[in-house]
Amino acid sequence: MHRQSQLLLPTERQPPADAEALSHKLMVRAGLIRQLGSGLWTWLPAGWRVHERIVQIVREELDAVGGQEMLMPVLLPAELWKRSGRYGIDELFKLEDRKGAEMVLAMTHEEAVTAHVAQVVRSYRDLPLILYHFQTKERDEPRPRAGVLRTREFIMKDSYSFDRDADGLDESYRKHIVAYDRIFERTGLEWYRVESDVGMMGGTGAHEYMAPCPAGENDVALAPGYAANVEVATAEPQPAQPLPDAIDGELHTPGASTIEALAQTLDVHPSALLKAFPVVTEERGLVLVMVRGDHRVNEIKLQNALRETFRPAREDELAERGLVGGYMGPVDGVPLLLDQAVAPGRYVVGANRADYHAVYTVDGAEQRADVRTVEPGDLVDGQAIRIEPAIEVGNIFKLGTRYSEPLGATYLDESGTERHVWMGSYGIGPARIAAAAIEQYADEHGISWPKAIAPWDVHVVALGKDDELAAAEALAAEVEATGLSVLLDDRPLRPGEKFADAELLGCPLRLTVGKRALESGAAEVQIRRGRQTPEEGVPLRGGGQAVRELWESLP
RNA sequence: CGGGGAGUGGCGCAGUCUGGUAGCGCACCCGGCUGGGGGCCGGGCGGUCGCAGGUUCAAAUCCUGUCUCCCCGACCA
Repeated sequence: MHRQSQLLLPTERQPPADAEALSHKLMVRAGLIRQLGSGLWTWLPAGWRVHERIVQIVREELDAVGGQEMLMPVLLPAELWKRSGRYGIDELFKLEDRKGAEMVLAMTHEEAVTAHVAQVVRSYRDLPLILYHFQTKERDEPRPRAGVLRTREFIMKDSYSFDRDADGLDESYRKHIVAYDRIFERTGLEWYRVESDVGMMGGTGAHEYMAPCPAGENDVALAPGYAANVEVATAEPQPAQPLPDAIDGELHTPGASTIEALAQTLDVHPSALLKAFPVVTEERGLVLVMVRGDHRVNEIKLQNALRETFRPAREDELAERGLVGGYMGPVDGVPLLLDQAVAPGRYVVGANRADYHAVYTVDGAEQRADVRTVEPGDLVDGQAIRIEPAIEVGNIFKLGTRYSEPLGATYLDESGTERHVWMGSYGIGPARIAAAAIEQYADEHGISWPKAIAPWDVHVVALGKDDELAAAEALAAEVEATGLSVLLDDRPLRPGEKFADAELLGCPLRLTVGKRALESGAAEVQIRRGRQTPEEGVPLRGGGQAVRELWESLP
């Protein structure tokens, strides 16, 4: 039993002036976290209890699929990162020790764990392995934000799988899906597993676990039976409005250098126009990418389609090839890449001459790729998608031999042939789970924890003086004896303040022991989610089991 | 990195334009009343006004530099 009178739980009536996200405001107000610098947060006792409850859920489910917990250092030799080719990452903190040796602070642990496996694993008999740890990650983020949602230092559960081949990796990946599905189900979050970008570093598959909430940094596209990060989502577009026959040939469109202006000038729907997006790649040079006027280029999908990185073309590169900013259209000598959603037909494009556009006919023979961002209402299997912001709370990724090759993680197979280990990496951010839960379930009075991750299961609030406090302590002890954790508010404060603090902190169940309880012999119950007070309270004496049963029925 | 905003007691803020004894609410400490939704009365503690330099008889206030934090965007292996 924890006594609130002795607990460091600094609640605040007002949120910090600079807080924007709901979880940020509430975590500070409820006394869970405090800031020390940009992106640097301390977990206070109550917040840390939440964090550790989440950690324990993750641990149990990873152990259940054969994961082995270990611990690797945060301070690492730079050498490993030079070998893997990741030393140049801007987010990587770099430093020297007193001897001048180059070190880095781990932003993740692929290098470290692969180096160990390279040393230790020699035979196919040593595989497969799933290794994991909970360890601090350091990332020099360009912009930390929203309390604990994006920080420069945070604890991540990262696991790594090591297999003999691609099939083995698939199996380890599948085990992680099982574990992760169970983890997020147990946390009580609303969550989705979505298809996600595998990134430029290769990889053969990736999913993200997303918790929808307003403060989310990602957008997910959702339809019945479909969930994908918009970075990779693909869907059938809504049909374009056909261009009226009256609009033809070259069009004088003074000043109409934006889609909006052009649509207005011509009095047509933006879907009858094509938007130009000129890029330059290493291999291909200048490429003119075009999407429908009512669509947006998705740079990640474009990069994946091109299979190489690109940058926006510079003014001089455009001028050199006869392309005119604001009035850009297909031109001889510049490869054209049309978005998949541009159906054959007539469209208005730039005439590559200031203040002029022209009608262009798409015949379907052009080079095409799916490079646009999906829009709400687009169809997947005939079902309209919606787009929601979400926090990424976990990810799973098939690495393949991305790290085993540079770091030399090999084994001998049955035939004595040396082969590279096939790897996967899998992350979960407990802090984000806590923040997402707050975002999803908080009301105007404060936090409402899912019961699996609440700092305490039951909050016993004692009102009044000695007799009430003694009764509250007795009840708290009975509740605790049923295996529930209890926070006892034994502070000599007025009821209003204590109730307000209890609702701010958000334990699933609140028991009030005051004069009324002494008179009636029953403590009043409040279920935090929904703030409902059942007609019947729980008996002051022998009420432990009743509380336990009530608690079992909560979300 | 681009744009915007802010640094004054633990929290939230006013004062800065127009230089002249550093203030308000909450919190905190002491005493009393009160006692089921942040109550009341009285008395207190607490601030080198982010930092450095300059102007001035005098700087929270004007000037220069600098640091930090937040928000939007870019970025996010």
